[in-house]
Amino acid sequence: MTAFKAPAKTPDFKEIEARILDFWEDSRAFESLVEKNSDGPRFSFIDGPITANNPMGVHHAWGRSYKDVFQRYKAMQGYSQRFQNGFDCQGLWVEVEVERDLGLNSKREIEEFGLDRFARECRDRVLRFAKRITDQSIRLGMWMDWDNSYFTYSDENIEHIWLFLKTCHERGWIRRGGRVMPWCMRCGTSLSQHELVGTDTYHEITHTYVTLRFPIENRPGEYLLVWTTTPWTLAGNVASAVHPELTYVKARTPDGIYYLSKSAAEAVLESGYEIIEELPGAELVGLRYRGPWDELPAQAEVVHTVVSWEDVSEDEGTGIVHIAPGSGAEDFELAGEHDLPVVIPIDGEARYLEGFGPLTGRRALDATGFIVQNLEDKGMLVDTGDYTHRYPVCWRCKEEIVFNFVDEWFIACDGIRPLMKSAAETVNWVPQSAGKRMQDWLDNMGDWAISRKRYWGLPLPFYVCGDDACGKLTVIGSVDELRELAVDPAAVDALPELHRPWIDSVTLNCPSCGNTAHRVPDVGDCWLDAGIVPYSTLDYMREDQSNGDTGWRNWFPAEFITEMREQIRLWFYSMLFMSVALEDRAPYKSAFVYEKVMDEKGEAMHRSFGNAIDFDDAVKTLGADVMRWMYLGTNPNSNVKFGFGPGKEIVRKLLTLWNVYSFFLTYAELDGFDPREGVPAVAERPALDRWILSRLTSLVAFASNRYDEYWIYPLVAELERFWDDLSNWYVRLSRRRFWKSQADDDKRAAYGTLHEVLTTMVKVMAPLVPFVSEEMHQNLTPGVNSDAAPSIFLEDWPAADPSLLDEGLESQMAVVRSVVGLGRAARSSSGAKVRQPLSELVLGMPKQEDRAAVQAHVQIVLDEVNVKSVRIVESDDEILSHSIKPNYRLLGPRFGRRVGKVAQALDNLNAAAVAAAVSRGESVTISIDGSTETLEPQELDVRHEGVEGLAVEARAGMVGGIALALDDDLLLEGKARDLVHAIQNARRGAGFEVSDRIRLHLDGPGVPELLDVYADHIATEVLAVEIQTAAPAGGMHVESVALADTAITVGLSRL
RNA sequence: GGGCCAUUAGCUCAGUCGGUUAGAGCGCGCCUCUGAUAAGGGCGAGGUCCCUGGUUCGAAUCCAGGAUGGCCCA
Repeated sequence: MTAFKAPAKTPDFKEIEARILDFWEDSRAFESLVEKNSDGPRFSFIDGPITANNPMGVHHAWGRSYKDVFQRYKAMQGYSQRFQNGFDCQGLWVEVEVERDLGLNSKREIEEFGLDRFARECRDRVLRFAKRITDQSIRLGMWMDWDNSYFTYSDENIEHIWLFLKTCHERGWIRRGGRVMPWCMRCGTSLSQHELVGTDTYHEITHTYVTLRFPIENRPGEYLLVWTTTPWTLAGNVASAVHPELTYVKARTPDGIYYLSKSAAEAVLESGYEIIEELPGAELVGLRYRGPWDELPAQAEVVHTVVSWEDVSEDEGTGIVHIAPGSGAEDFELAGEHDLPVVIPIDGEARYLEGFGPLTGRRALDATGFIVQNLEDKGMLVDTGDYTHRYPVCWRCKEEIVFNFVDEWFIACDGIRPLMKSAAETVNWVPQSAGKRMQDWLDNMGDWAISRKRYWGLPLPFYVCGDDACGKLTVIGSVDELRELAVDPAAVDALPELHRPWIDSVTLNCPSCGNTAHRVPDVGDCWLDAGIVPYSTLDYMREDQSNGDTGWRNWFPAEFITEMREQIRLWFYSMLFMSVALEDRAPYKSAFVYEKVMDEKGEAMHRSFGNAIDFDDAVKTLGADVMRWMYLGTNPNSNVKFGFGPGKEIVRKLLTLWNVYSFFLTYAELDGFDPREGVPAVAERPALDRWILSRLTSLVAFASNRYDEYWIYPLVAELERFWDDLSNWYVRLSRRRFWKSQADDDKRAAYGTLHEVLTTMVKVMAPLVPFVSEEMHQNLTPGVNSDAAPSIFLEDWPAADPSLLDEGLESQMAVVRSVVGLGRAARSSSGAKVRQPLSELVLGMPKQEDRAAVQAHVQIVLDEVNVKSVRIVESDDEILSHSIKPNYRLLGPRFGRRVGKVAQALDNLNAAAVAAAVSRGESVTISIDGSTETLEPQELDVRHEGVEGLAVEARAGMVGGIALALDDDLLLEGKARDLVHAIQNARRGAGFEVSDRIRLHLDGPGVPELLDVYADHIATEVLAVEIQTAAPAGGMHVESVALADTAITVGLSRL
């Protein structure tokens, strides 16, 4: 029974992954790991909940790969972990998809459908996609305690948020306020700041613009010229704004005297006008004018004035901006500053309210035609037409956004801001710029708008006593409290869940006046749902936190969290906010952020562009390990460029490793190598073995540091370098040790070394690419044929053994590799084939340690460069010849026609000495026509050439020359090697196995001379038991071989 | 207007502490090996390290200012 078995020549990563998934499941590997570490020190990770509303995308897979990497790494180090996955379950995300599925198209239709049924549909959708995402995550290789995932719709989550809101209320931070917000009239809700960012929030939209003239009071025939692309907002006009420092003009036209900005005059007035006066905007401030809809009851009290506003731009329109505080966020703010009235024209479905005369009941965006006609009838319209611009749309339903005055609930921020800022400073932000971004966000954050006028979400526990009673706000902090204050406590116990519509039926006895208080109908911002999880998932409320060793205290704060960078102002922010409110401390110690997933050209993935890649397609085509390698090798400061092209490159890199692995197993099986039978001590092994073990030790130390610092992309590059060292240096130089026939210590050292390197290296990379690592671990662990070895993740993390570290050896080997490269470059430039042995490599090496390195490993140089000897010289003179020429560009002007004599004088100097002087930056003295001239180094042109008969190259401070002269012996050896090569090809052509012994016939000129010297060598190399100088015998495989200038017939047969 | 990030070869990107001649992969050209390899290897061409100043014996790297691009806030 052999310890090892040769693997497939070329790996099928997808097949391996499927098999490993089965192995993990059958062997209960994850459960064993949890059990093994249960008494270990704790590593607390909190999973940012993934929205369970759609299948997982390739962008989620990036972050989920990181989450898995660090959890697996810490697990291999023996840390006990919770492995809890989370699902984000509530909010408009879900509602909109459910509406689409059900064919509902407005809030009214949802209410007709029934809020209870709607809530059930939402929950069903969440459960459906939670299952789907779970399956996909498992396929990605994520190890989580999947049966224990948290869901943000849970009653525990809701209650903890209630507690938070009550805490805020106790501090006086909860307020009800009006503000003008972006509003989707289809969804019937405002959009938060968070929802106005993103790639899909602006579309090209064509609006009707109008240019209007507002008659100025007490100045007959004079008008303000105003331009807008939202005619529906004119009914709420209360003011017009000018920039105080901008230049305006008073222009006479056939229709009257118009005021507008100077830069707009030409475009707006076209021709036929005359500028009477230029004036700064400040001079217009305070003017009163007649508004466009003064006849409406809603406008009755309004006095229209011109106000000053720094943000007026002259890029668009007339430089005079129409201000409607009820329909524009900036307008609303301006109204506050100037004490302007706020006229609110439309309701939640964007229909004009009572008091707007003929407009009342019309939908704002459908009324444009009517409005334009009306304005024209009033003599106010100057111009109208189409205007196409980028305009915000609802990211969910793509409906055009309007700005509308909304009554919302807020948490005031000013009190908590400094506390949050100092809590954020305690966090280890990776990269550090994430922390600066958080500080900037906190500096600028406005009050948190927490209410949403929707259905499937956290019910805000805000109970307001009726208007006819005391009007007091009561904020409930728990179900117990709700029961205590409820008009019907039994109804609280009967609630199937803490959601609308059921919760809406519970009413309170107002604690201050005893009248009935009703819950406000609003639900909460979904970032409340996600922000509370450091508390809700750890039963914070259920435990008595005042005494010691609670579950919450054990796991809080999180050691580590990671999400995309945009989560700084979303989840990281909401968690920080809620935790600072409850406990005045940051809920996480280290926070790691990364950028976005783009297509392989670096462009955003978009269904409509056709460049989006589904996770399922990606994993089916690339396999999970390849995807993970792509993600993890990307610098988190830049976008990952995800695609099948980059995937192929990664497969090739993994193939380099696979080839080494496959090489080891193939020969270990052939030779019956078993590491359990003992291998020579490291100190007894050849330098090459000690070198790769030192490299391995450095790798282990490097990897641990990278994982510990949550900064792993350099490790991916380092592993790739290591694979290259292993394959193209260690294994290539060691091949003969593996396939030689005698099983001596040297051979056992080679096997032992390669086995140790592979098994340890595989552990280092296991957190990154768990599947292929597990596969290799299984097959590199003897005994696998009888019983499955335990999972690699049940192994201990490798320790870097300092006794194996030999930095001197590593740097020596680096020198040797440079020298070999130098020799190859010299060969390449002279066209000398590698198979043709050459007599000598001459090296000019000024550094003592370089010379020592070559001397210590001279055999490697001889073999790799294929030369008979290496000679090291102190001076370059033997390799390079120098010639000194004048730098004509400088010396021409200086010496004029005498420059020829300068050249002569330089020729007569000792070129090597001058070259040395120039390289030291010294000047050179020559004598011309009896006068002494001093030449500066830059005035000389020192040229180096290889001396005759040497092919010369220089690099890394060294010079190397290869003797090109060939004598008969070298030629004969070259021929012999060519012949071996040709016979090997013939063996393969004949279809022989690698181990087949052969009988060989050679026929042609020069064959006897060749065999005189090289018969044994050839026989050994091609496994020939017999060689004859003869024509091929019957039944032999025959090939004709061109050797130098002759042709040889080769015949071979298998024994 | 404020904040964060980026800018290095044709393309995609490395480049720790400031240190000799700035690297890799892909692509391109030439060559080569094949007893691990649907492979591998070597060599070559290809660079104003965005610009301008400054600090320093020495700057892709640190500082200041600017340009361009991306993102966040207003």
